[in-house]
Amino acid sequence: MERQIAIGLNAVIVSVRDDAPRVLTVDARDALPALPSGRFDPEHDRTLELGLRAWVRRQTSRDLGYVEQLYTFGDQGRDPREQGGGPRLLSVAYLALTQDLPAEAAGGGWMGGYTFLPWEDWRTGRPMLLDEMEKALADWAGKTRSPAEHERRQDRIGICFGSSGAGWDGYRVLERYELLYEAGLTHESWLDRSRPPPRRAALFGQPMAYDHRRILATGLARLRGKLRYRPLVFELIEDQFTLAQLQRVVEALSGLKVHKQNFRRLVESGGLVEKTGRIETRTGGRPAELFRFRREVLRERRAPGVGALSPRRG
Amino acid sequence: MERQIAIGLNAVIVSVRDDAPRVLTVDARDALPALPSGRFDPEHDRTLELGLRAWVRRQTSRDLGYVEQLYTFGDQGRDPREQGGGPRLLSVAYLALTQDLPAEAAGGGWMGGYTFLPWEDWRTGRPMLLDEMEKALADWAGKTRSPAEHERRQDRIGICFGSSGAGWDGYRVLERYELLYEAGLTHESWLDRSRPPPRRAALFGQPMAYDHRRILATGLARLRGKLRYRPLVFELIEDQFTLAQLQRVVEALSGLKVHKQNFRRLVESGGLVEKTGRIETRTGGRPAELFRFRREVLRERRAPGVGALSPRRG
DNA sequence: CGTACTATTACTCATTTTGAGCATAAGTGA
DNA sequence: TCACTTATGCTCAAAATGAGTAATAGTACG
Repeated sequence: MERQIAIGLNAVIVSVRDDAPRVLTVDARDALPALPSGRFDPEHDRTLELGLRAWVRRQTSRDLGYVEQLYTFGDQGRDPREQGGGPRLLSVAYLALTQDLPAEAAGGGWMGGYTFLPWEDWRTGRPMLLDEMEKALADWAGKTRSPAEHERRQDRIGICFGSSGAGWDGYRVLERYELLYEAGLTHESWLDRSRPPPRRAALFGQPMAYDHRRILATGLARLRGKLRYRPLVFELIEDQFTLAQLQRVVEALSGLKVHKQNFRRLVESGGLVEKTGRIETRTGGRPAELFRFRREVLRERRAPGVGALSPRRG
Repeated sequence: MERQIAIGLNAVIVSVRDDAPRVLTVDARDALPALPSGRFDPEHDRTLELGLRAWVRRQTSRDLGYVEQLYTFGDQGRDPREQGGGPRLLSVAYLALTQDLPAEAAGGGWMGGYTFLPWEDWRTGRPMLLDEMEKALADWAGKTRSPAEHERRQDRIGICFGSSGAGWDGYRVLERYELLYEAGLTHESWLDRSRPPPRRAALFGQPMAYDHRRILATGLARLRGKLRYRPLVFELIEDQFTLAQLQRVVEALSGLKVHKQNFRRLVESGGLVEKTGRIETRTGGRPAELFRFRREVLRERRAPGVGALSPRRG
C-alpha cells in the first residue's frame, strides 16, 4: 500500500504594535518558537482556507479577517514527525493579517517579526549585522572548488544583499533566508542536517522550529510585495488613524523609513485615504487629522497601494 | 480510520508561437481539454517540484526549465474522482515556461491560451465579447434580493472589468474568471453544480475539464504580474531576438499593444538587453539588430522587468 | 535603376511622477 | 512667552512616461 499523506496548515498571523511587526507564535519542542499550525481534516474541511479558519477559531476563539494562501511546502524531511513510517507531511502556509488578536488565547504570544529576520529591518539604517553576514557569506562562496559555482554564489549574494549595483531590495526576503540557510548560516541548516554547526560558526537570527522561519520569510516577502499595489495596510490598523500612524505601520512592514511629506502626498492624492474631520491631539506636537481608508479607491485605481518604496531617509 | 489524501500536480506549461500564448493540454473525459497532470508520489518524490519535473519528463521526454509554484487547490468536489469513497484530492499547480516543447510527445497539444479566456486579449482593442459579458454580469448582479449584495456585486464587476474609473487591469485575470464562474457564466459553473445551464444562458470561453480553467487563469495572472518586475520573457524566446520579436511576446502575454519606440527605450536603457552585433534581415522592412538578454541586469536593477504596461496603442 | 513599401531606429517634447527640502501651523510643557 | 514637537502646505529640480516626427535601410516590383 502506498504511503499516506497528511496536510498541515500553517499560518503567519501578522499584526503591528508599537511600530513593530508581530507574529503569532506557539512554543514547540526544543523550546524553539513555532508558527501556529493545525491539521487539515479531509473529512470535514470543505476547503483549505475554511480548515485554517476553523482551527484558528478553535484555538484563539477569534475569527481571522484577511487570509491569503502563501505556498505549499512538501520537501522530504521538512518535518521530523515524518520519520519512522509516519505519513508524508505537506504543509499549506497562509498569511493572515489582523489588528489585535489577543495572543494569550492562542497559547502562545506575539513575537517581533524582526527577531527572526533582524537583517530585514533597515528603519534605523543598514543593520550592522549585515557586515558579519556578508563576511560569512563570502567565506561560504569561497568554499567550493568549482570557479563557476564560486561565481554563481557571489552573484546570488550580490543580488540578495544588494552589494552589487542594485542596492538593497526589501522584497527579496525569502531569497535571502534561503541563501543563508543553504550557506549553513542559520540554526535550522544544521538541525536539518542532524549535526551540530561547526564551532565558531556564525548563525544569524532567532531560529524557529521546523521550516517555520522559511514560511515566515515567505509571508513577509508576500506582504511587502503586495503592499505595493493592494491596500493591505488597512487590515492592520484601526478604522481611524493619523497619517503618521499609517506611515509607521508601512515602515514597520517594509523595514524602511520613508519621506513623510511624500508619503502624505502619495496616500492623499492617490485617493487611498480621506479625512474624517476629527482631530487627534495626543501627538506630541501639532494635532493631526484623523483619516480613514477610502474604499472607493478600489474602483478608481488599478493598483492602489503604497508603491515601490525606496530606501531613503525620511 | 481517517480519510485518505492524494496530491495531484498540475502544470500550466506556457510557450509563445506566432504571437499567441500557448498552453499545453491533454484530452480528458467529456472531450474537454485538460492541463497535464500527474500524481505526487510521497514514496519517491523528494520535493513537489521534483515530482512535477519527473512526470513531465516521463510524459514528454523533455526537461522543464523555469518552474514556479502557483497555488494549491483543495476545495471539496473540485475533482469528480473524489466521489465514491476515493481519497480527497488536493492539487498543487505549477507554472512552467518553455520555448518549444514538442507537443505531440505529451499526448496532447498546444492550444491558444486565449481560447479559454478570450476576453483577456486586448491587442486588437477591447474584445467585442465584453459587451455581452457585462450585460450578463449586470443581469446576475440584479438577481439578488439584498440591495447590499446587489451593490457588492456591481462593485466587483466594476473592479474586475474596469467599467468603473480604473479601466481595464490586465492583472486581474483570476478575479475575472472567478466572478464569471460565480455568476454562472462559465460552462464549469454548471458542471460543478451537476445541472444543465438554464436555456439561453450565455457561457463564455472554451471550458476546460475539472477546475483547470481556474488554474490557467491563476497562471496567466501570475505570469502577467511577474513580467513587470522579473525578466521572465526571456524564458520564452530564443537566445537571440529582435526587439520586435521580444515586444510581440510581451504583447501576447500581457494582452496589450505597447508603443514600439517606448518599449525599445524601456528594455534598452533599462539594461535588459544588449546588442549582439548581428543583423536579422527577414523583417519585411529595414533589417533589425539582434539582441540578447543581459544577465547582469539582475545585479544592477532591483526589479528588472517590463514594468506596468498601460493599455495604449502602439 | 528608381520608386513604393515596410519595419527599425534615433530624437524630440510635453506631462507626470518622484525625491528632497523649506516654511508655516498648532499643539505641548517650562 | 519661548522652546520644542509634530503636522501640514508648498516649491523645485530631476527622472520617468506617453506620444509623436523623422530619418534609415532593407525588399519587391515596375
